[in-house]
Amino acid sequence: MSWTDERVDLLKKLWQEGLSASQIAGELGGVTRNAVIGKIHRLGLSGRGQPTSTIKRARRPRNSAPVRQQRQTVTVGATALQAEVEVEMEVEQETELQPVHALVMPISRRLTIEKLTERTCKWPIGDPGDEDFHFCGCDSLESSPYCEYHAGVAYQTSDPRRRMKRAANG
DNA sequence: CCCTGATTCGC
DNA sequence: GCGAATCAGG
Repeated sequence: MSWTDERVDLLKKLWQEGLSASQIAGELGGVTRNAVIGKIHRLGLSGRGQPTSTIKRARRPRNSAPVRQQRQTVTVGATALQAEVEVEMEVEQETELQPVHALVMPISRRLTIEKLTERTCKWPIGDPGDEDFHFCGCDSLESSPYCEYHAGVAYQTSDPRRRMKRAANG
């Protein structure tokens, strides 16, 4: 695939919408997230408004010394003195927990295209193009684009409520 | 381990 | 210009 005008346009759009590179890559198809990121940079679109969060990495030449896998195991001395106490307590206020019981998934996450990866349920909800259109977004099964619930819906019955009832009754 | 973007550089 | 490999971080 090449960067046609249309694809670049879509790339820009999705990037501006805040989608991740991998998501955009998936949306475009035929490209990897690296390709997307590379293009983003070439277009000078990096940054995306996001403040300096993960920048500041130290660049180091890797051409001279390929060092494929820096597995040199540099055993320095006095490792015991490296008491790097990094206790970070994070009190989870627990805002809106969703139990998500097995097979019971009436409420979908409000995922548009964000966070949709190969491991998130891509069950479409609503009409495409509609403002309410989104995806389930729950954890998908292995080798399946859908979560447990929607996988069942997709491959068996056409009425989700039957399965829900079934699950509820045992 | 999952993911994110950033950078380098051979092609 | 392109993007895989790599890097740095959450």
